[in-house]
Amino acid sequence: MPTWEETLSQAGCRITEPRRAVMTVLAQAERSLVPQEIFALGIKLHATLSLVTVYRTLELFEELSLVRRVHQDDKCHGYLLTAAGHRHVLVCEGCGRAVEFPGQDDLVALIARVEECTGYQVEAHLLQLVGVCPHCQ
Amino acid sequence: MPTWEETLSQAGCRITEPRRAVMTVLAQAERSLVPQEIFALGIKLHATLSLVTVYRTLELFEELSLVRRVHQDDKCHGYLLTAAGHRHVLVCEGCGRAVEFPGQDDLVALIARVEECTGYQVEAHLLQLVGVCPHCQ
DNA sequence: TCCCTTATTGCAACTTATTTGCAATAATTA
DNA sequence: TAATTATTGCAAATAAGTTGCAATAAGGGA
Ligand SMILES: [Mn+2]
Ligand SMILES: [Mn+2]
Ligand SMILES: [Zn+2]
Ligand SMILES: [Zn+2]
Repeated sequence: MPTWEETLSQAGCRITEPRRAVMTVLAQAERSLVPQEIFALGIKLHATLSLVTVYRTLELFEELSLVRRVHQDDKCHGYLLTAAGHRHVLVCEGCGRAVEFPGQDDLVALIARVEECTGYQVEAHLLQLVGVCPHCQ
Repeated sequence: MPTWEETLSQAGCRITEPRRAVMTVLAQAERSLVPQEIFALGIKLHATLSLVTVYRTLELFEELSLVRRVHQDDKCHGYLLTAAGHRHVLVCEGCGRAVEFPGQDDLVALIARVEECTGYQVEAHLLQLVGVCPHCQ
C-alpha cells in the first residue's frame, strides 16, 4: 500500500505543509474530528494554515480515499484516517474514539436478500456501529 | 402501534397544523427530503408554515422516533418517515427513493465478533445501503 | 542549485444552513 | 366559552461551507 505522499503524487497533487499538517493531525487523533477541530490542531503545526484549506484538503483526501467521513447523530462531518482495507467504523458515543473493522462478508447474504425483496441493485453500503469504548465503560 | 397523533399526545405535545403539514409531506414523499424541501411542499398545505417550524418539528419527530435521518455522500440531512419496526434503509442514488427493510438479526453475529475484537460495547448501528431502484435501472 | 511553471494557499466576501429571543397565536382542558 | 400554556413566525444572530483572486511555494528541468 502506498504512503499518502505517494498517493498524492500519483494523482498529480503536491505535498504541501498545510496538507502535511492535516494528515499529521488526523494520524494522531484517536477519534473523528470535524474541520474546525482539525484546523485548531493543525495551526499548531503550520502557523498560517487556514480553515478554507482544511476544507479543500479534506475534500481532496476523501476523493483519494485517504480519509473517511463518519456520520453521527449530532455532528455529521467528522473525518477519520482511512485504515487500509477496512470498510466499517465503530464510534464511541462517549468520547468519539473510533476503530475500523473488516466484515464485508457478513453483509453479502443480507444484501442479496434485500435486493431480492426490493428490486433495488445495491451498490454500496454504510455500516457504522455506535457503542462504548473500553475507556468509557 | 400508535398513530403519530397519539405519540404526540402521549408525549404532552399538541397536534398542530404545521406539524400535520410536515407529517403529510413526509407521508406522501417517496424519497428522503431535506428541511428546505419539506418546507416548500408543506407551505402548500399550511400557508403560514415557516422553515423554522419545520426544523423544530423535525427535531421533535426525530426524538419521538417518528422520522429517521438518512445520510448520503452529498446531503446528510434528509428525513424519512419511520416505518414500524424496521431499522435500515436503502436509498436509490439515482432518484433518492428509499425503502426500509428489517434485518436486525443479520448483524448479531457480526456485532458479537466486533465486540470481542475491539472491547467496545455496541449499542446501536447505522446500516444504510445505497443502490439503484427498479425505476432508475 | 536556481528558475519557471502552475498547483495551492489565505484572505475577504458570499451563500447556505441552523439556532435563538420574543411577542402573537392557537391547541387543549376545564 | 374562557383560561392556560405550548407552539408559531418573524427577525436577527450564529455557524457552516463555498468562491474569486492575487500572492505564494512545490517540484521538474536547466
Ligand atoms: Mn460493509
Ligand atoms: Mn450525515
Ligand atoms: Zn469512549
Ligand atoms: Zn431511483
